[in-house]
Amino acid sequence: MADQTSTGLPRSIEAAWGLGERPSRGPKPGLTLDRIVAAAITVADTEGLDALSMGRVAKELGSSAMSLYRYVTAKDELLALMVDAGFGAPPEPMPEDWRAGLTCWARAEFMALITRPWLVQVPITGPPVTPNQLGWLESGLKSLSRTGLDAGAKMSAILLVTGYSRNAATLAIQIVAPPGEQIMPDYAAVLRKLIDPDTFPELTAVVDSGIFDADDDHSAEFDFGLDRILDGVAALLPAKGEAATE
Amino acid sequence: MADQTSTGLPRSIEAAWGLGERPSRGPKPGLTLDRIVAAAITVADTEGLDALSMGRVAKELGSSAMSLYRYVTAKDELLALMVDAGFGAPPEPMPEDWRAGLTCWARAEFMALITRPWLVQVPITGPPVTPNQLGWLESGLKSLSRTGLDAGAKMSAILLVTGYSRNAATLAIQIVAPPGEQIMPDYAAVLRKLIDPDTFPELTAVVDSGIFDADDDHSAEFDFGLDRILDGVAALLPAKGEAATE
DNA sequence: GCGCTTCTGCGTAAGTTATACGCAGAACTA
DNA sequence: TAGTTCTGCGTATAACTTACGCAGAAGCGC
Repeated sequence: MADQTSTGLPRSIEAAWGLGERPSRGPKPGLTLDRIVAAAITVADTEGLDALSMGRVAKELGSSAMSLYRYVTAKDELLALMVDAGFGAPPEPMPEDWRAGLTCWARAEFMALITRPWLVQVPITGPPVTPNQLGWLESGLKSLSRTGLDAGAKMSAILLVTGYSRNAATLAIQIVAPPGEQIMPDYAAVLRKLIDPDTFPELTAVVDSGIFDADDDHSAEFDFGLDRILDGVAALLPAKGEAATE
Repeated sequence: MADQTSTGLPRSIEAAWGLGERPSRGPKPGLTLDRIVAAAITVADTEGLDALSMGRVAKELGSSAMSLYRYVTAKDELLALMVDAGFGAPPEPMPEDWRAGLTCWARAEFMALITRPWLVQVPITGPPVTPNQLGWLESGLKSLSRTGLDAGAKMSAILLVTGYSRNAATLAIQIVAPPGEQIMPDYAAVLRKLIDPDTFPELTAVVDSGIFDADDDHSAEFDFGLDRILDGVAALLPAKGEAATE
């Protein structure tokens, strides 16, 4: 009886969809969800996610912590909205060719995550339900629309790619600049001290190859894995050559 | 001068590698790192990661919170050790064929993550440095040892697969049984209420296809994506037919 | 125009947390 | 046996989320 309105989602999420019929009875709200989320993002951008507390956000707005709870029922909700706004609108328009489109899409996600490292730190609490999150999903599916894949395959492919971007970004962030504290100065040196070449022969060979020392281009590294995934997807397609026709 | 010993890593991590020379002067420790980690895992398994506090772990051991800080300098360290122990030893032996081996490896990781949902909730704070973590890495690399790939390609491939397992597990956990609270009862219904078919045509089509309703086999879903990735890796290999020999 | 209702901002406070500090006493060394 | 070096742990602090409830604003019905 409490949530007759609609989706069963928290009110703030519905508000993000524009579903909130604003009550016309009481005093006008002095804040806005948008302003709160923007302030929270500012804090996270400049001081990191650990520094983000309700009080800190409120101070940013010149308000008090408890005021925020008129707009958001819990901190988790604020985080969800921050993630949605932090990603921003999905990249559009994109190349027609499915492969070029997905590449563009994946790179955009990777860049978004690198730009705001706290995005990957926010614990995922459920399937995507916010506008931009679903917008990105839609945008990715669009690239595959002419491939002839069925719905399940499309979703799997998209999940594959988005998961890869997330993972690559997480790694890139951690090795280059861990958000919390110190940068791992010489991962290769640490590994060399820890692992015994007899029990870790393969890993030793990788360390000796020097790829951990020479911190090479992240983009190249990223594209390599992405191309593997897309090769796999490509192998799925009916060999009609549809992808080539304008 | 503080950490002349070795790696610059926290002492508890070094202890996990067996590097800790136990001092023979004072009273015998009443606890063990292993016991602490085991108790923490018990708490996480039964009550979830949110319920895991230093005090809660101490109560499990009949000890006090501050005692734990003789073994672990911060909660983060305990979490890192929990993850390492939670994964357990890597799956071995594995099939010789690289593809069968990696499939087995990826499934094992997926299962480990599904079995202990809190594993994916622990925030990643850096590159892997604990014994089992690196053991899994070694184990994965081993599958690729006869493929002729260079070190960088091997690492990329492994990162690809492990990232995929992580991602698939995260999704599976969230949709089937979110660790925090409520199960998303009908994701498809929620989406139908939120999205407008005109602005989300692709997503609408996917929802209408019913794949969100029929919560199908996770294993099949998992294997699909994995095969895509391995197809991509396979396309990299020199066409010697080495993979087919024995 | 008047009171009632409904809402907002926000102060207060409660309940949890991680963890710094330091002491009493145990166990080993000489 | 004296001294040293540890351990367990009590106390205390600082930070955090958030329940509760009040004072007052803004609109509604009459």
